[in-house]
Amino acid sequence: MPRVRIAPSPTGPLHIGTARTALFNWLYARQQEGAFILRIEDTDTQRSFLEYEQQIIEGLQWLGIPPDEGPGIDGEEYGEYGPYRQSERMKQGVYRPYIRQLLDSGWAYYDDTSKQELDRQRKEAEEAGEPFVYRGDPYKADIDYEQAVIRFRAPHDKQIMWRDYVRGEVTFDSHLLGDFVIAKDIDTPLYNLAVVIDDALMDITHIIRGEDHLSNTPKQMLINEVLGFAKKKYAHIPLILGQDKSKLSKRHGAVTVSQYREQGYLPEAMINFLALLGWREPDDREVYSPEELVKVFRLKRIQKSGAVFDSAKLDNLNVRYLKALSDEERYKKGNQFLKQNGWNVDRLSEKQLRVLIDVECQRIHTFGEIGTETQRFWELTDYPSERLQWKNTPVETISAHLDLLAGMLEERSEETYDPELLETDLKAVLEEREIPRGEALWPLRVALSGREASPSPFEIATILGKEETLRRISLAQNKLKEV
RNA sequence: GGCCUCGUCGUCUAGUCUGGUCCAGGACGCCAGGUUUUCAUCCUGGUAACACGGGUUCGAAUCCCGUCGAGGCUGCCA
Repeated sequence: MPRVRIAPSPTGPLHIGTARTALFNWLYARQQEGAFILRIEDTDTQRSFLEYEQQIIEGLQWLGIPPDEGPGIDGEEYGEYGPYRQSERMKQGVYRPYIRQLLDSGWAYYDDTSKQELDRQRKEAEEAGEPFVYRGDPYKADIDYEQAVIRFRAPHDKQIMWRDYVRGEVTFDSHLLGDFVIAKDIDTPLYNLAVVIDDALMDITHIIRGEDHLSNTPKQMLINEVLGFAKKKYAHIPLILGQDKSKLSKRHGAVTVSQYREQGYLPEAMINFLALLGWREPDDREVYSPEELVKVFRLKRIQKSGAVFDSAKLDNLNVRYLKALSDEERYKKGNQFLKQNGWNVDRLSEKQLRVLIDVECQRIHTFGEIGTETQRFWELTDYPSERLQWKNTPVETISAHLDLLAGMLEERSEETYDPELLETDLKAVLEEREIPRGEALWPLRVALSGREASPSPFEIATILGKEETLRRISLAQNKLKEV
């Protein structure tokens, strides 16, 4: 049974790139009926925070791809392979015997060379135009253990090769690795060592991670082999890029899952978009539910080159998902979003709120836009009276039309304010009197919205309610008189 | 600089393994037209790419070589 994992370090909120890596891992685990594990790599205590760990877990949950094992939101740990935080593993001395083993077998050694000396050598190599390959002295006497770190003795001439699921055959020359640092001391492993030990101890079988780890792979394979652990399969997925084709980062704008959540994107749309970023079936299909993705996903069909994050495409997908929602679901989710994000819609009756959400969902990309759009309904900003005019229709005619419609709106009860009813009733009268629609409906719409572009007057009237609707029409009438 | 990886429309991509059916298909975007009281939606149409140069071959987006370009890594971070 395959076991896969993501191993983020909690040094920031859940990044879009991490989310996609998580998705691919989750898809593979679900499809192969394996396990998806979350391990928190918080060995860098200076930069790691519990708050970020929580955000990562919440983000995964919101996306609908929660881990099977790992720390939970409640602070509990789930799974048989814990602890799932490296900081805790360190406290328990998990790494010590392995570092000891490496030291005893001669694969690792203490090195107390100062940073200054290292920097000097690095600079020297750089100036000479040669690669910096550090070799320490494994047999040095009088080691200053306070200062020393533990280095791995990389073989001098070994070809390291593996078959990557997405990249095919990848080869590295071990000579260029140099003796890299694997631990600060006997209890404090660094990334490359900790990963190997934890992956082995957690029985991880497949490592699906970002391409930025490609050059770490030979180091980890070496350690893995020396420690006698089972071989892993690798899949290095391409990076998500910003508009300028460099690795997606903060300077590119919204890059965290929570930011998209707050903007009101649907998690299913997000998942669909992320999946399409670097993965595709040979057919033209683009819309997949998470369940469908599980069925058809193949690691081998992951793209080799990086993919630019295109928010227009995300918006388009979100709109499609919005439309696919039933009226009831749309109302529920929209309402929930508005309330959670502090938009005050209390003044609206449920009927009005339903119409509002329904109307807005036809014209926005994300729930977040409903809030700002809603405000515009209530704030009737002053508008030029000419705006009320439809083509060359005389002011008197416009005014008469408004009177006619106002009369109808006056007569009917609040309960009959409904977009469809209003539309059929008002249009019927216009037809009867042979009034061109634009001549009457354009002024009415402007009267109600004050804007050149807005939802239909029937929809606005329903959302505003009878009283406000009539008030706005008489306001328009006054404007017309001034002309 | 060194190592590794990648290179099809503006963007995501199909096609590359198993050369011809590809003067390269789809989607998003953009542009134009239509429907509509406006916007949006919807419908129709259009725009636009095999990085470059050699080679192999009857024939190359597809195979080989080189060049150029882009990205990642190059930490006692992960």
